[in-house]
Amino acid sequence: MSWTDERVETLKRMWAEGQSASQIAKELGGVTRNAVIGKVHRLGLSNRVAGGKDEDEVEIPAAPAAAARPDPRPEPAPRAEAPAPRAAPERPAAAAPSAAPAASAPGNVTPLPLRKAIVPAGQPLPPQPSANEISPEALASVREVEKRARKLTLMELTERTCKWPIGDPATDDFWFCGLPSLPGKPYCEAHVGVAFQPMSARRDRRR
DNA sequence: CCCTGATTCGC
DNA sequence: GCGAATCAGG
Repeated sequence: MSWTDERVETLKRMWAEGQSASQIAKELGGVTRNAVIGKVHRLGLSNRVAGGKDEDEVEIPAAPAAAARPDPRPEPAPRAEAPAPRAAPERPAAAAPSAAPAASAPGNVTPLPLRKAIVPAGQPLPPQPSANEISPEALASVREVEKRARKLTLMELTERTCKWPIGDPATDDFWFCGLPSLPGKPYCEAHVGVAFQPMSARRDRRR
């Protein structure tokens, strides 16, 4: 396989979207992630900044008369750790960043905006774990994780992304967790915690 | 072990 | 220019 304009374009787009080299390689096919990374560097795309627009070279202030350096090559600027992959301003955070009173009210599994009932009433919703059969710790953990969820669409899921559905599939307010899944499991750590529970634990917790 | 990007260097 | 091998890290 060679780097046709089309493949390069795909590479650029996915890289700008924050996709990993391996994900891009998988998408393109016929190349390894090494090839992708190599190409990225040759294209000068290495510093990936959300938004796609390349930031001007931020050079290190460097002391006025920098001492002569024996280095053959100029020191590369420190890489910025890629921060937010994609920002989706949608849906204001439920809890204010300020101190939220301990745990949110129990039973309030789906806070936020009113669900747009697109689907006729009576449609079964996917099984949502009810609060009273999940350990408080796990529940808190899930709530926390869901804020950090990558919000993947169905098509974006891979063997190693958490496939826990969040929200109501009958509305626009729906996505998959997408965080790294535990090896051999379909869910991330937090969601495994609520998905797989010993029968005894469930029985004990149920009223 | 799974993964990430960065770099080198023979081709 | 290309990308496998390797490095360095999470």
